[in-house]
Amino acid sequence: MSALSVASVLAGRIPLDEVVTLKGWVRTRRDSKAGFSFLAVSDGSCFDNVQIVAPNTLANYTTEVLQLTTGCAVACTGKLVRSQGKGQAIEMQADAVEVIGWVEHPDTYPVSPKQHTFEYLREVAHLRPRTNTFGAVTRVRHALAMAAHQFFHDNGFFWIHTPIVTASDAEGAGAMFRVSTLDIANLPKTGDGRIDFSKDFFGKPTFLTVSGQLNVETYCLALSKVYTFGPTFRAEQSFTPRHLAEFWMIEPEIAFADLSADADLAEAFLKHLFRSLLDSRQDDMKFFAERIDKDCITRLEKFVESSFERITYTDAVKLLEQSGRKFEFPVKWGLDLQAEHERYITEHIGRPVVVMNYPKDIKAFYMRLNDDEKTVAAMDVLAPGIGEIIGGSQREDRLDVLDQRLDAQHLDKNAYSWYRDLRRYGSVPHAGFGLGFERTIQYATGMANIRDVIPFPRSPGNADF
RNA sequence: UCCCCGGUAGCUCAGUGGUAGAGCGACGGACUGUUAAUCCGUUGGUCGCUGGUUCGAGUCCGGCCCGGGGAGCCA
Repeated sequence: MSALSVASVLAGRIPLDEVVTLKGWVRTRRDSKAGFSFLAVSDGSCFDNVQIVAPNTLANYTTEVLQLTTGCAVACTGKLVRSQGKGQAIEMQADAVEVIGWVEHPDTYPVSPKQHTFEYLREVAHLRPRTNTFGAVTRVRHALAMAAHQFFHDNGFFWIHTPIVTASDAEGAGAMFRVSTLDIANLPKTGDGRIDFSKDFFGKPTFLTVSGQLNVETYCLALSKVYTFGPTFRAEQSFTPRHLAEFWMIEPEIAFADLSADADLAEAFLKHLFRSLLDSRQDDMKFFAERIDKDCITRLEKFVESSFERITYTDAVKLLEQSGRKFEFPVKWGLDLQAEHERYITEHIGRPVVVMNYPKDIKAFYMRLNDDEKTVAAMDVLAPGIGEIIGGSQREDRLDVLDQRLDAQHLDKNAYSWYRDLRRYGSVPHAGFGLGFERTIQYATGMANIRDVIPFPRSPGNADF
């Protein structure tokens, strides 16, 4: 007899009175003098635990069942029956409770059945998936990832596995981690005293990628609709609830497309993610609405029903200037929007906002210069409560303009020779964006700190586990 | 990197220069088709580290470490 998941049992997919085995971890044990104990057992397959009724006629009742504590691993075999108690429809009348793994010294088990702060649980990141919250986050994270792949697959996109290690040190998205096998205590030097990277593993300086975009553009100009979905690294000294040193990013790229098509894609994509999540993880979303953020379900429902507001950067600046608000940072055409400005815009409009066409001087070299020659076809999607969730653009597809932009930002054209080649051989208008996957999970669940929506967060000073 | 707040029992916290506390957890008992059960009891401390002020420091001062929030950077 093979073990079933708690999810399949609680969903009613197994006939009552059938004898089955369920394996999982004890959440709580409650003893009744009426001659049995209740075990709440979780296997992580769904939010709810299954209730196991273990009678005192079991051979190991006093020797083992009564010794069970939170965290013990058990295999329970018995008949599925309609529950006599409130709180669950189905439970198991156990014929056998086998202890697979004890918790040694229960007083030292870090995840006791009580409220813990998320800060504390980060210190026991190897055990926090056993809590309600982290189990729910994990299932939601999976559901969103699968929904992303499903959306792209259904729309004819191909998943491109862009490299993690890159020699391009100016991808323009922030500080990078160096990848090297050189002995840092004894660095090889060139004649003029500089580090001799020709002796390094790749024969040149290499780094962890800050974006798969430049690489994925090459596949876009061959397979038309592509995306990346993988880890990304930023060596910024960022200490905020929205930043990680290692995070996952989804970056679609579409050929024969302009910024407007890019915004259309962003909107359709995000709506699909959230619609799919609401559909597939009702149990976990109900938990988030009850315990974490009471508005999360209604926020997503509203999100999938309403259209994004689209405004230009220029109009956004006007909106801020006419707001009558006192901002800490100046509002002026040509200056980047600050967090407080973005917050005002999203709160004022009350739904996701796409801000388009930013001044060229505050944006990356690869963004397409607009006809006004002052702005580039860039967009940021701002979500209420979380800020920038997507950054994207139409790419500069004209070689001469791209070269001007590279020069203006003092970038080495030789380092971008393959990127420039794309503009020489069958160049087409194309566009794409980057979606921070963890920020998407935060937006969906209301989890306040990004370190709590990734299994093992990496941030400055913290690479434990 | 800058600004603010914090670090006291396994966890969450109170403690106003004068004997180290509570709730939860764990453990023991009572009770109960129970639901983070309830009730009674027991257990539990390098007060982040370090130096100083003081008759006396968890409490005041300096330095350092760690955590949280805000800013910047961005996704």
